[in-house]
Amino acid sequence: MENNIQQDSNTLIQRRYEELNELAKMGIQPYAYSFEVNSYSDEIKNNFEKLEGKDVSVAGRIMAIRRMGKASFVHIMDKNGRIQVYLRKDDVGEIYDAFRLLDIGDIIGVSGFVFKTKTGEISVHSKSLSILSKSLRPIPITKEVVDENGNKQVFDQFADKELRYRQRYVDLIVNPEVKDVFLKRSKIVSSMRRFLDSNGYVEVETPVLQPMYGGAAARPFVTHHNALDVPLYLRIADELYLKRLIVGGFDGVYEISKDFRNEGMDKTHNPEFTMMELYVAFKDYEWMMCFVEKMVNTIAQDVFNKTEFEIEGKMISFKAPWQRVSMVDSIKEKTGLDVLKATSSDIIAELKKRGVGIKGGESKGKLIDELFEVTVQPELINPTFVTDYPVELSPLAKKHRTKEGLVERFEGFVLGREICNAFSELNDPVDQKERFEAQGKMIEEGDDEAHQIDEDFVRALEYGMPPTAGLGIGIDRLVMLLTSQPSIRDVILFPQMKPEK
RNA sequence: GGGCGCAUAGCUCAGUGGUAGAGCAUCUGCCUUUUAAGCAGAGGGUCGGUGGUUCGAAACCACCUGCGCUCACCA
Repeated sequence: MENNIQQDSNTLIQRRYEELNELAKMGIQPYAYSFEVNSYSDEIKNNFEKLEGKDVSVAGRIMAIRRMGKASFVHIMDKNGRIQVYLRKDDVGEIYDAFRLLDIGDIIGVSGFVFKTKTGEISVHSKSLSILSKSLRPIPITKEVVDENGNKQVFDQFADKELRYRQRYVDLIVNPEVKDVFLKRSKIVSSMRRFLDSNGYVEVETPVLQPMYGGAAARPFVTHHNALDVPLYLRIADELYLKRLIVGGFDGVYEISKDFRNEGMDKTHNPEFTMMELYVAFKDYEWMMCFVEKMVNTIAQDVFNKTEFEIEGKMISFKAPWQRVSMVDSIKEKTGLDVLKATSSDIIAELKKRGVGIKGGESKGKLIDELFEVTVQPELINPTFVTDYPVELSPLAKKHRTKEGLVERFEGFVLGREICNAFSELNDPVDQKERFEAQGKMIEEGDDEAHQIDEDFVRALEYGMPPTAGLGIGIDRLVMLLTSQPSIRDVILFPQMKPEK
């Protein structure tokens, strides 16, 4: 520490260390142990009539100082916003000399009475001042002006995205709307949990470290267990363990947890992300569609008090029922092509027409999915369930009860983005074994995202799993949608970054 | 991984070959209802790094590093 101080040539920081010493000389401990807070900025501003002249005790970080000799105005920020504090030497006494050594960023506690200044700002007239924490690093200064229409204008906003993500603590201090997004995220998750709990489903925890990964098509992170001397994989999905629990007699389980996929990062992908997976016995995917509608509406109402959102300039209504269309029909509508009757080369021709390059070797199902993504998906603006996917794409979903070559699966789309994935779960152990074997072949052929063969999971199904509906919702993406954030990094507090230097 | 772009003071940014700049922040002085407080003054820079072109480079060129956007893959 001593070294750091000496080596740090930054004069702003050095200056603050000097102030720290001066405070010590004055006998002031600049890192207090506690402070009794009884009011918050927003309460004081919202209840001025009641509180005028009454004593309050507030604490927060100094965001602006206006010194005028023997009196000063300070804006402090607490958990709910900013409030102005008026400090006068006559009122606070000797500590006013210590106040001279305070900076923007320091955390103080103030007791005093509520009043309104000449210019009409509700403020706290301080009678005592406590220094709670001295800040040694200058925060990026932003200045705010609120015009007559209540519009906030921010000057010199802290905008460097890299710094904002790396030093999220600074981002949260100076960009209040960032904090709001994460408060919303927290509320969305707890609302979802409440909804699932109230429907009688049991929240469980399954292994993050798995000897065999599965439940999705993705490349895993690999680690090693020293005592067992075996490789372990960080889970890419919870699915297979949760279904084992359905076998075990739970008839509704869910897990909200991190999954890890060792793949590229972009606006919609972070290597670790949060997933909610739900499995309900004796239900099928039709039932699950209604359940998703209900759950999303409940959360929206709970957290935002509305079910219609303006997102990216478009009005989106989550009110049930959502539009439903089969994948095959939706493609036919857009392209005129019946992909079930068409051959692989017909589909490739259709893709080429749209300038989509094909590597070669894709299964027909994969080609159908490609065509869907190019032609249909971007236009699914209002909430839509797309149903019945090619069997090759879904080795864990149950074959469609009437449609050959398809499985009972749906994905929910909003604004062209996938927000959930669900199916009637495959509970036929013989079929499951065959699907795994087909995936095994794909691994041998070099597909590093194909599903591993999980013998124990087949064994579990052999004991008998009731008909089951399963659902996965990417929490990060749901939050992005509901809070209008364009990047997954804006809904993850500490997104993955390259190591610093 | 490919393409495009960015990197100058703590923050936000000007500066296209000739003395390193502005606003805010910081420091000194004045100021007991200010509010992007004000007035007077001051300090603060390895112009991301390395090499090259040039009499001379923050600027032009090459490479490197980091970041952003975008395409491909994925949720």
